[in-house]
Amino acid sequence: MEAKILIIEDNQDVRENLEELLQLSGYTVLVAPNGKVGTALALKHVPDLILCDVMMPELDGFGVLRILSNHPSTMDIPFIFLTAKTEKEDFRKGMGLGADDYITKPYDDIQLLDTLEIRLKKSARIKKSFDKSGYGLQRFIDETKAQKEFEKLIENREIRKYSKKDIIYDAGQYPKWLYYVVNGSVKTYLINEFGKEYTTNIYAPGEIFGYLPLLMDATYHDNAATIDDCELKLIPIEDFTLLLFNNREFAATYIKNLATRTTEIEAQMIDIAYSSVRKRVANALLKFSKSKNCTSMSILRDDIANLAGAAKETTIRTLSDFKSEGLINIDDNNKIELLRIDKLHQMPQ
Amino acid sequence: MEAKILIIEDNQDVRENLEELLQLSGYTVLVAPNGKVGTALALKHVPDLILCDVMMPELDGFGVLRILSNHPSTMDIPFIFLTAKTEKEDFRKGMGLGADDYITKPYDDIQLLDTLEIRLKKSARIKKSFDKSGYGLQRFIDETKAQKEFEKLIENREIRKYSKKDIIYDAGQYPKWLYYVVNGSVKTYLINEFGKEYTTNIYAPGEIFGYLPLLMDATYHDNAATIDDCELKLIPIEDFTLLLFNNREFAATYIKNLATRTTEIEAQMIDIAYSSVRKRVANALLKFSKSKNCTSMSILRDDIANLAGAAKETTIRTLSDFKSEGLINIDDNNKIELLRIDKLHQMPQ
DNA sequence: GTAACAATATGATATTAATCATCATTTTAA
DNA sequence: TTAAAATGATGATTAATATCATATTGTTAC
Repeated sequence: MEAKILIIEDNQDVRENLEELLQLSGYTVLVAPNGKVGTALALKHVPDLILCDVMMPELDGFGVLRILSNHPSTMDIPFIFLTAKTEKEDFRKGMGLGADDYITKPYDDIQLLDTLEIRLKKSARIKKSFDKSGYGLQRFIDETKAQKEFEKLIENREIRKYSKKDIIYDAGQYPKWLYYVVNGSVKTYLINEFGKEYTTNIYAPGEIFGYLPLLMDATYHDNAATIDDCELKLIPIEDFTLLLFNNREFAATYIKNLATRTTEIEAQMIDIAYSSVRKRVANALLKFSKSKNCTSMSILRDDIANLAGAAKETTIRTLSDFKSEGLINIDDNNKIELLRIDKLHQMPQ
Repeated sequence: MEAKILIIEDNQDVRENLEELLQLSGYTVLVAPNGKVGTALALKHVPDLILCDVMMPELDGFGVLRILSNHPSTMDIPFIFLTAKTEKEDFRKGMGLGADDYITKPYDDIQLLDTLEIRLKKSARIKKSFDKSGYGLQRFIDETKAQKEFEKLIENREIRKYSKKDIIYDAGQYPKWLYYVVNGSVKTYLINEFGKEYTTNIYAPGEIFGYLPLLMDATYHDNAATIDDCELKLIPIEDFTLLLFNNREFAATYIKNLATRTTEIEAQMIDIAYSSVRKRVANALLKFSKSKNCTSMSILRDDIANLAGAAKETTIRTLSDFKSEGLINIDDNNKIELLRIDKLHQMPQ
């Protein structure tokens, strides 16, 4: 293989340890004790991969990446950050600047070698102009084709009107239709054994819901109700499942959507588990605002509470706090207007 | 259509209201004011569908269903329960006894008619011996075929050994492999901005993890680490995505798994949101016990805490409480043994 | 037009669980 | 072999949030 790897790391122990590991693995290794030397070496020798510490005196890792990204000869070199476990925020910044991967210290030898190998392979493939369109399922999907199938699925369907607070389906029922939101918004929610409700999702116009039981051959596990007056298109389940099984572009897109949804809910879980009511209420407001595509909205306090997973009174108190802090406004008709979306997003704790 | 529907309902208002609605919709309607009369009518007239209240004097809905399920002439008649919104537990019991669907009171006319129509259609189809294998995606899946593909995918792979607490991957990294658990157990977890960890899932032998980013063409959104010493098979992502796109049985099975997982996490969410630490710790213990397939186990208190979404000290206190209540035992090596799995399952609040 | 009900709001209180601190063991690393 | 770190456990304190109660206003039904 004989790939050339540049290590930029100020800590001598770590640097020598890395150098030895990589040499033993058959790589040609260049080392630099700081960002300045590292940058110079990179421009002079054009390595196949750069492994760079973030925290360094003089010129830090971000600076090195910025400089090398601007030189045509070095801009395509795979760039991997080394960060300490504790500096959690660093990695986002690094990835944002265009780093290809990152490794946390203390690193695991095998994991590190794996990472290097994968990055080198990927880089080699890109050089051959292969595989520019992703490494996963995405590569196979013709998005426009799947989109067209979706449009065919929803066109010419019966539209049914629902009023605010109408129930669309209940847990335990057999699915009758798939629902497509034409306008208005819909919530899906769970009810626990003590009658408390928790809103799992809000669906906005253009979105489809009620498909999970079809995929599992089960009854609904959740309930669905309208949040305001709605128009929904009803799609026979037969049409959906046939399309799903017979059209692989559509199936692949669907798998992707399900995976995305899973990721989203998992992110929501840690939020419910450890965030304060303030933060959860702020997130609930932002979610409503996003689904209604508007910063001024009439929402029942119960709906906010069920999305935040908090008691109604607590939610109302929090809204009062937000109002007195100037983050939101509540008018005479109890309509909520988001004034400081930035601050709602960055709610501490 | 002219289907014959039997209504068994003790409340006169509800009964007459239902009768009128169904007659107007073109059904032939039979009514009974209680379970005894209802059973008799059903056996005499053999209706096409039975709509039956749960709470009734003398003979309740469950009793009616039990009797009619034992008569050959009535056992295949679609049976739909009417339950009040508040009696949440009833529906599980009803479905368990073999009811086909249930409707909550107060009911929505359109929803009710939809349900009846679907049940009647389905029943008609079954009579024609069609569609015995499910209504959703399941029907298309040849489980054994998909299973074989899966076995081919995991056979002859490199096995890598990991020690307890080893990190398998970190959030933000590009996926290198798909992991199959040969033995030991693995947790996937999220870290929030304040460094708190939340365990999203535990993987037991035979399970596969780390596929979400492949499906979305993204980097890992979570972290994975071993809980105890492990052996994992590493599967190149290429092989997985190719199989997923080219084999529709495999894709359909995968969609089903993802949907199931989504349902599971959503159920977990309401638990985190509203359950006490006691209940969450009990659930965490049960989850560990399930994944280890054993009632006696060594687990770090931190691991339990991160799965329960509680502080470590609080978790330890709860374990002490469980011990003094005789629900679990903790031996000299801090090994936890579940003594009363039933009580842990039915933890109140 | 009035009673009943729903929705928002806020006060008072109780409960839960996190945090900080300390200590005894056990495990790991030097 | 010894020091350092990790682990489990418990006490004391504090903060967060649910619950219960009540008031006000607006809305709906008869």
